[in-house]
Amino acid sequence: MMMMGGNNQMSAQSEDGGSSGDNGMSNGNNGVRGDGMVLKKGPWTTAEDAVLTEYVRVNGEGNWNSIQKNTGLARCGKSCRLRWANHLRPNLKKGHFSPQEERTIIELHAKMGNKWARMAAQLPGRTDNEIKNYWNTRIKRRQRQGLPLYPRDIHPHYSQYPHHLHHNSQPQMLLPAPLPTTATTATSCFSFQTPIMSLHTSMMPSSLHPLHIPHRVSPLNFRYNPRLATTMSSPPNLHSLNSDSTPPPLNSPSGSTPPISSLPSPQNQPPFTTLPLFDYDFFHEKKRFKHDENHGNINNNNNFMLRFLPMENYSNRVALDVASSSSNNLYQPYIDSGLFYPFKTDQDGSSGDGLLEDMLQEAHMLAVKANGGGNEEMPKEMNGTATQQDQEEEEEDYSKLINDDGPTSMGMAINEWCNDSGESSERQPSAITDTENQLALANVQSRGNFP
DNA sequence: AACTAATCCAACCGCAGTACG
DNA sequence: TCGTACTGCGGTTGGATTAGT
Repeated sequence: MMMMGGNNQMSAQSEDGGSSGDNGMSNGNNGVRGDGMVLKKGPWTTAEDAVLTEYVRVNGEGNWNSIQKNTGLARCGKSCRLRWANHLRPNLKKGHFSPQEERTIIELHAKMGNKWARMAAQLPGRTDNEIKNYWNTRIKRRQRQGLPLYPRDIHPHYSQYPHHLHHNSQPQMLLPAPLPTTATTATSCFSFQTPIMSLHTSMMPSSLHPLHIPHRVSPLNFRYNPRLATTMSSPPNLHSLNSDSTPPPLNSPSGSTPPISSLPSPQNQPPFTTLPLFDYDFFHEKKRFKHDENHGNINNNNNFMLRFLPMENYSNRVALDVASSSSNNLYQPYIDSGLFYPFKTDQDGSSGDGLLEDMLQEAHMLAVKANGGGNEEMPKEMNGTATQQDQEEEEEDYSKLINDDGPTSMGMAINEWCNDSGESSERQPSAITDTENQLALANVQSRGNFP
């Protein structure tokens, strides 16, 4: 990150540039005092800093306007105060905020909103301007990344509605959705994206998380199990949702009509932004999905998309968000609506190993089918003909996928995401109740834009 | 290497509150 | 009570730097 070197960079620059006096933001707008003295604007020089520092050392803070009168410093009192407060006063910290400080800022902002000065009072050595800049940068960054402004465990005490477009002191709960984009790669089967906001913001109870793929014990449990779809617990009854606050569930296309047509496309983008958390080689498709090569790139049609939404440490849990379509009855109500499917556990109460893989596998096959394929050879994992070597390769790939420390590693990306968003890995998948699932469902539906 | 976009952050502006004559 | 000066706060600007293409 760029460091301006405290007050020296621009000052030195100003001096080097001849100290024209209007090399700052307000070119040519120097104020003129009543006695005709021209008040300087723009970056401070080291000489000016010295004058100001000496004056404060002798006379103490305050009486800022008198500085200009008594020292001849061509700065208004306001500028002097600001310079002193933000750069010259002792015990100022410089440099990045520590993680603790960042956490404090977030917590304070959740409590008091844009009260920078009050927040600065809680952070020794930090200025309101610094905090304000940090927060504004954070807003932009989080928006860009499609991440929630507040971590899950911090709940703003203010209004639930965003006011950030106007002058106010309300904390920004929600990030405005950037223009939706789709991060696709020429050879990828899927688009992996993150939502514009976390569902644990104002849109739903903070403790609610709709997305879970439970604990994966071992890559050995990684094989497709056709029975799984019929043994998983049923999704919650959509019609039981409160119609006052929830749009009616979106019907799936008729059984005879492939639901693919309703999928997001460049003309029908989902309301979430793209984040390149997961690079193209995310799911070793060249191996698992190598038969794609026979049928072109299904992604070219943009009729198939998975959203992969990490919410907790990937080593144990992964949240999968499916915004695609499926003819599978199990997923139908959710997938056709572009809804989140809250994976919980296998019906037998086990940890649900292989659900993600199963989902991807199935989704892939559906996509191939939707593109006129479907007669190709089933992946070995699907038809049960995988050899020991196949399995070992699979395990190796998956192990890489999860554990690789490289920059394209999904595990890294997810961990980064978790760290950045302050997500906790503590919540157990089993803690997700059907009620929460329904709330999540209603929430996603209320976001609209999905077919 | 050159150009552009994105980011950072110092410094500005306007407004509001307060003190004081 | 009013007017003025001072101070503090929050929002905005734009130059410098860095990152990306």
